[in-house]
Amino acid sequence: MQLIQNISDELILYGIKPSYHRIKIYEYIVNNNIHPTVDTIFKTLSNEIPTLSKTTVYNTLKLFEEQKLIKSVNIEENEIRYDARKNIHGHFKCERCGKIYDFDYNYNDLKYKGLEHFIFNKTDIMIKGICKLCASEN
Amino acid sequence: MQLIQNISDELILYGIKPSYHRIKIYEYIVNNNIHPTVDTIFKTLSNEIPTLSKTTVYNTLKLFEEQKLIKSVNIEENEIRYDARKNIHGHFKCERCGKIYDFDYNYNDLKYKGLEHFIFNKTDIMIKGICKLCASEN
DNA sequence: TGCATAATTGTAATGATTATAAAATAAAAA
DNA sequence: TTTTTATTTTATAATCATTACAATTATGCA
Ligand SMILES: [Mn+2]
Ligand SMILES: [Mn+2]
Ligand SMILES: [Zn+2]
Ligand SMILES: [Zn+2]
Repeated sequence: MQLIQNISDELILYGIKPSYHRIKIYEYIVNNNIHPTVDTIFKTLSNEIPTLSKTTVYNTLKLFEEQKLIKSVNIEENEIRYDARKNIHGHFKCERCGKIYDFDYNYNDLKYKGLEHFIFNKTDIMIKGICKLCASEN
Repeated sequence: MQLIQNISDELILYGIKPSYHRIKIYEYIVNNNIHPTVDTIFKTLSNEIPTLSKTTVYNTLKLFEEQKLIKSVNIEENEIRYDARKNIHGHFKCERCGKIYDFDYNYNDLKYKGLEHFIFNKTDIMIKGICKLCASEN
C-alpha cells in the first residue's frame, strides 16, 4: 500500500492537480497491477465513492495518459486497459484465461529497418497465446 | 495485379471456399497494401458490387483471420485494420498524417524474459510517433 | 462573501461491431 | 430437370465502449 502523500506528489510532478478523485483513481491503478479497464476501475471505486461518475474515470484516465503518468494498453480490440508501470515492458494476453502478463525484453538489441528519422512516441510489444498455467492444464 | 486464379487457389489452400465476394475482398486487401479498415474495404468494393453488405465484409474478414489467411492490426483504439502480408513485420502509425508503415526488425534477436513455456499465437510490434515525411515538414 | 475557474456529473449521441433471421445462391439428391 | 439441403449473403436491430455536451458542484482567490 502506497501513502496518499506519494500519490499526490507524483500527480503534481506530472502536472496534474491532485483532486480527491484523481488520487483515488491513480492509487487504484498503482496498487492493482492488473491492467484494469475503465469499467473495472469505475465499479471498484464506486463502492468507496458512490457519487463517482464513469465520465470522470474516462476524463481522468485521458488526462493521466496525456501527461504521461500512465499508459493505455491496447491488446484487446474492444476495450482499453491502463497501466501505471513506468519501466519498458511488453504484454502477453492469454486467450484462454484472459490474464494479461507483463514481460521484459532486451529492447536495446531491437533494430528497426526502414524507420530512420522517424520519431518514436510509444512502442508496444503485444503477444497473444496461451499462458504457462493454462498450457499445463492441457 | 494478381490473377483471379491465384487468389482463388490461395483461398482454397487456407480452407476457404472461394465465393465471388470472398475473392473480391481478398484481392482488394492483397492489391492495396494500406491496412484498410472494414469501412474502407466496404466503400471501395461497393462501387464494383453495389449489392455488397457490410455484414458480409465483417463475416468474411473474420473467416479469413480464423483461417490465418490475413491478420488484424490493432494499432488504433477505435477500429480494426487488416493486413495480407505474411512475412513477420511491425507497424508504425504516424500520429500526424495517420499513415501506417510496415517495418522489418531482427525478430531472431528478440529475447522475452518470463514467458518460458508460454505458447505464442500472435506477436505484434506497434509503434506510434511522427513519420519521416511529417517530421521534415516541421 | 462573491466571483472566476476547474472538476465532476448525468444524459444523450456516436460509431464500430455483433446478433439475428430472412432471402438468395450453390450444391446435392432424386 | 425438379426437389431438397446446405451455404452464403443481406438488411435491420441490438450492443456496448467511448465521446460530446451542458448543467451542477467544488475550489481558490479578491
Ligand atoms: Mn503492464
Ligand atoms: Mn503490415
Ligand atoms: Zn491462461
Ligand atoms: Zn506522417
